[in-house]
Amino acid sequence: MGRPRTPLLDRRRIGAAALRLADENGALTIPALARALGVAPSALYHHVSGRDEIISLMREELVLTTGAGQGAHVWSQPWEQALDSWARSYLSAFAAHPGAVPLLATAPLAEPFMHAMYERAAELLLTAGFAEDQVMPLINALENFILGSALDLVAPPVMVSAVARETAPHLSAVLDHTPADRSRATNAFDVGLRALLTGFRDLLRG
Amino acid sequence: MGRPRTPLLDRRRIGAAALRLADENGALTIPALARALGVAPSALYHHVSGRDEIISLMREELVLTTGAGQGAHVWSQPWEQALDSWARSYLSAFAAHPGAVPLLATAPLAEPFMHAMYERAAELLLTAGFAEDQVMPLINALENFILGSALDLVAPPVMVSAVARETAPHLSAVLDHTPADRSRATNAFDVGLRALLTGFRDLLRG
DNA sequence: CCGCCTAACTGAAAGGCATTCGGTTTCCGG
DNA sequence: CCGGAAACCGAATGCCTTTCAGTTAGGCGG
Repeated sequence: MGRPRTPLLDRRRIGAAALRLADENGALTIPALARALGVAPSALYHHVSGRDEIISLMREELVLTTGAGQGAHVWSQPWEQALDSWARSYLSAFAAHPGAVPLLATAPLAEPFMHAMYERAAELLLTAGFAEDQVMPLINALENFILGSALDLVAPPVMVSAVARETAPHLSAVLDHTPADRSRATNAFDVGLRALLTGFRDLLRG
Repeated sequence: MGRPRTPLLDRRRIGAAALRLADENGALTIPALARALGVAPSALYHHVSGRDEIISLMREELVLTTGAGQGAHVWSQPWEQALDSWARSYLSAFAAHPGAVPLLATAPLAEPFMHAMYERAAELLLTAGFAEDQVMPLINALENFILGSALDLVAPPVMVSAVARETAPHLSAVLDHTPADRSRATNAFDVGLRALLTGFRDLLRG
């Protein structure tokens, strides 16, 4: 015991392990994280200020590893396809770590590494012809839709009780045409994304 | 001590107190809730199975008190205005309890009292002419957008560091036109909602 | 009117978690 | 070569959730 000859921890390793752990267990606890890293819980506090900062590192790791919206091919397309690709890769990044989404959703957005994405999106929409005071609301709206869809995607499947069948005929008819598995959420995402982009285009024209 | 002459607790009172508490404190703990109800923590477990069920009761209370989408005036309008009113009242319900939103967002949607809302929305969209397999995705997409917007609305304001100004010119230009207060989030909601509804209308025609 | 079973609450206690602090060993700059 | 800082450990604190045995009150069958 004492200081190890070569450091066991750094912020990157902590974030990666935390993301893996939350993804598998659906929860993040300091003792479990320390165990996964082969370290005592208190050792973590030499690298991060607390649990919240670990969650921030998880978000960073998520963006770094999935590289959501970082390929040049995403942003070099026409703006509608670019936004479509970006939104889908953003959702995929969340979908790849289901157990971590609830943690990441409520934590404040970590800023610095998001700026690159925002910058490209802003440039894209400005050159597409949107006014300067329209761009940020558009980006925010799309992001909010993506985050809500991510939460929907990782939520446990909702059971629809048979009781509703009698008192809610229209709902029943509609539910007969909606799958109960994960494709329900992705389908809703597809429909909503298409609608949003259609609405954006309409905003540009008129 | 012993059994009180008249019961101090019931599920309704627990949910209401929990919602008020989470709203004020931004957090929900059993001891604090018990204190607010003038009761020992262990007493709560005679009425609910645990913390998760209390959160479920909070959601129920939220729907009951705000009556989101329950007035007939909401659903008797043309479908676009009806969806617009519904979405806005839904968001307002969340916005009225900022501290509770993070808790409610990640908990699984409690079903039974949502059915009434879904039934009316389903009927609305069916009579508007949407196909049966389109309706549920539309409702889900709108709901996801609302939930994401609610989280955005109650999130602490994001500080934009001055560093970005140099490396991200487009983002800077765009940020100069976006307010830093709560109106940013509501503005994004307005824009996104309008876009979604436009897209829905487009779907109906094509 | 009287037991008795159940319902409603208390108090204490177990087990877990986030965080802090003092102690120990190792690295590194001067 | 030495002193301070860095990296980790172990113990301890304080809080939280949940459980369980005890205590009293309501209500029901007889």
